[in-house]
Amino acid sequence: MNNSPILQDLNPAQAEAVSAPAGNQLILAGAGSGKTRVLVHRIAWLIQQQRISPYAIMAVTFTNKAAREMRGRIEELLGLNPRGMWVGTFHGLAHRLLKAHWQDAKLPQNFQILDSDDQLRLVKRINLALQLDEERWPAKQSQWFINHQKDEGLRPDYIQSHGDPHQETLVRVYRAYEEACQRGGMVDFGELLLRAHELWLNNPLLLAHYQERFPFILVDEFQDTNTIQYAWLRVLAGDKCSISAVGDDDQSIYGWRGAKIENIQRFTLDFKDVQTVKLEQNYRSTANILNAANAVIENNSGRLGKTLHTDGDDGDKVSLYAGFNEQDEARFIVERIEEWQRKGKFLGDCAILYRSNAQSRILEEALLREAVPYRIYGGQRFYERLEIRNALAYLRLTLNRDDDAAFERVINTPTRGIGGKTVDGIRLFAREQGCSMWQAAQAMVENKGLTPRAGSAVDSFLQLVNGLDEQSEDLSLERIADMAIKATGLIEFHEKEKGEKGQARVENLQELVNACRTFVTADEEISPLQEFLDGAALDAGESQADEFEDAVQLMTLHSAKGLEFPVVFMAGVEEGLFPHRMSAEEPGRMEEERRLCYVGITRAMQKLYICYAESRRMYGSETFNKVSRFVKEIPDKLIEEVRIKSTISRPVSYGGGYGNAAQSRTRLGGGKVAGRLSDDGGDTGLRLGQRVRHKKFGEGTILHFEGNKIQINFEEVGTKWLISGVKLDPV
DNA sequence: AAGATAGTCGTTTTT
DNA sequence: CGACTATCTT
Repeated sequence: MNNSPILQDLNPAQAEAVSAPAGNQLILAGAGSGKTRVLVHRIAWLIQQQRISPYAIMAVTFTNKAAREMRGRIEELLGLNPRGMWVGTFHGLAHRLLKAHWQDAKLPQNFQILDSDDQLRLVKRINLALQLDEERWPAKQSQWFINHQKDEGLRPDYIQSHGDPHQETLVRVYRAYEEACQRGGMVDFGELLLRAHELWLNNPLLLAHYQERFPFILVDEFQDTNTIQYAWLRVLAGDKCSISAVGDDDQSIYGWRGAKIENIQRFTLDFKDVQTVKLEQNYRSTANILNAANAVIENNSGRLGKTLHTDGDDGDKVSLYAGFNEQDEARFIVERIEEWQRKGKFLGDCAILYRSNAQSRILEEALLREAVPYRIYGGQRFYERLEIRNALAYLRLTLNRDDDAAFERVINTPTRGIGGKTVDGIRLFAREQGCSMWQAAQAMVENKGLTPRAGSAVDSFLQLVNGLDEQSEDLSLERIADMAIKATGLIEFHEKEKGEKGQARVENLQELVNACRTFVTADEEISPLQEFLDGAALDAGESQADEFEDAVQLMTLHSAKGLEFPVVFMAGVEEGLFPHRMSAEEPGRMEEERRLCYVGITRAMQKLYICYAESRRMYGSETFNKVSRFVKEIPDKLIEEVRIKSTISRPVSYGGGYGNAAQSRTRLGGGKVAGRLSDDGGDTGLRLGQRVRHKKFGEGTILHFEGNKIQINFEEVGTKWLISGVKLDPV
């Protein structure tokens, strides 16, 4: 075989996949089997060994993060930037195509991307226009319906209602929604894919051009493709392209949002001469962990059949801990983490994984109590924040006045005396005239179709946006953003907000200006602002502050896919929670839960703890759950049950039961006596400004009380938020 | 137009 | 239970 450096350090299966001749290939890559490595090496192989131009290669991923990582690793391996190669998400690439061929796609050149929040608002407006009662026709449901249809590649005309009136109404909403989008030049996420697909179908010459250009396409996480993504690829590939589909049917966990695990099998039928390679050697986990994972996933039917193996040691057994309740579970986890830390290891080696976000609070509190730094993944992203979305809406309006979503968002933000009535009037007029709200507002101001007061308020809004646009003319992106947050009064608006919130919002707005300053444009053809806004919609900005602090990682099992950690805690592994009760009925759903469990187990490199709570407070009432069926699927010999040592297992301090003096006192202390809460923490005996000592952070001064948290400015470690229950000694 | 209050609902999430 | 929303009140 070839002794190229690109094949060095690859096992036979990996090398086979990397050096395969041109043609379609399916790479079934088990967890921890070096999937990304194979993908990146395959690209390097094509470029260096086969002398394929980077221009001829397209690599598709699902997340921006994955796309960035791939690009980075190719660059690292090749020692140069593979210019001309297309690497991106399905949505990002579709967007790129639509931008380049906007006329063929029947879109305005400056079309805007509608995110799910805008989409929901728009659906609500459609409901109003169609006089559909929110009660019977929840916008959320219609939104889900529309997105689902688009994922399946269906336009309203192609949906079979079979006379079902409910379905017919939803189709009506879908149709009206589409018209509104087209009128406003707005494209939602599903539409990007659908349009890009139609772009191929309607423009054979264009398709031929791209088919010629991209004889090599690589797709990551193939098991996550949905119907429209698959169709898009299928058409683009034609019958001459070499597709490398990389995926793992056992890690398909997004069926609930339209991913079709069957696409993997379908691939071998639809594409000719598919060579299948299985990567079954795992380089990540100990044998015990891997065997546990294998034992669980074996219970699924219809697998493509892969069994991971490792050359590594058995390692520790999987520890199973039965917590008395969720507090006890959290306490156990934090103790183990502190143990790890005492051995001089990194906190960042530890991950706590859970099924649902609601579980994070208890864990967070336990970590806070012990002052263990942590970082939660997921949650609200930067560009989803209210204040940021408002600022972006102004910027969007400067580029496209017909963007109704943006118009509605900021016409009265900050408040400028335009009430609901006025907005209703504008909306109605726009609907009657079949024009955008901006145009309607303009006409109404001119024709004096508004009360004098409302008229002048609306006019000043119109002038504000026009002014922003004019002044943006030859300013840098940073200056435009800076001007926008100031001239619109958004900064002022949030400064006046009381509490921490306003402060944080002002900071976020400044951060937005900062983001504009560091934004690097890539496309000469379109304005930097347009490019920035598109980027904001397509990549919600995952990077977070405090990224460099050594901290325990908390996230859902879903967001853990693709990651690995030396120590993993799976929390709440109970029937009803994991597998979730919502997935209990359908067998398909249950198998997906099992795959999720498989994903969780295989995140662990050295040590896996599985935890559950015998009793757990859910929705206010106490529930008693059994240990998850998945735990029972793991052979006993791989598990070691952790015995409760001399711990506080009495439920006294955890509510429930009776005679809970501490709790009733809190309620009395914090309830009626108005004013007290603002300058002290209830019955804790702590006051604002008081000097206290914390066992890890040392001495500090109390700055704030908010809810169940205390903010303290520590001499040595700076300002921190702690949970009220934390031990603090007055100094 | 802010603030209070009643009512609802309760997986997973990227783009 | 508690976060979030929709609606009502001043």
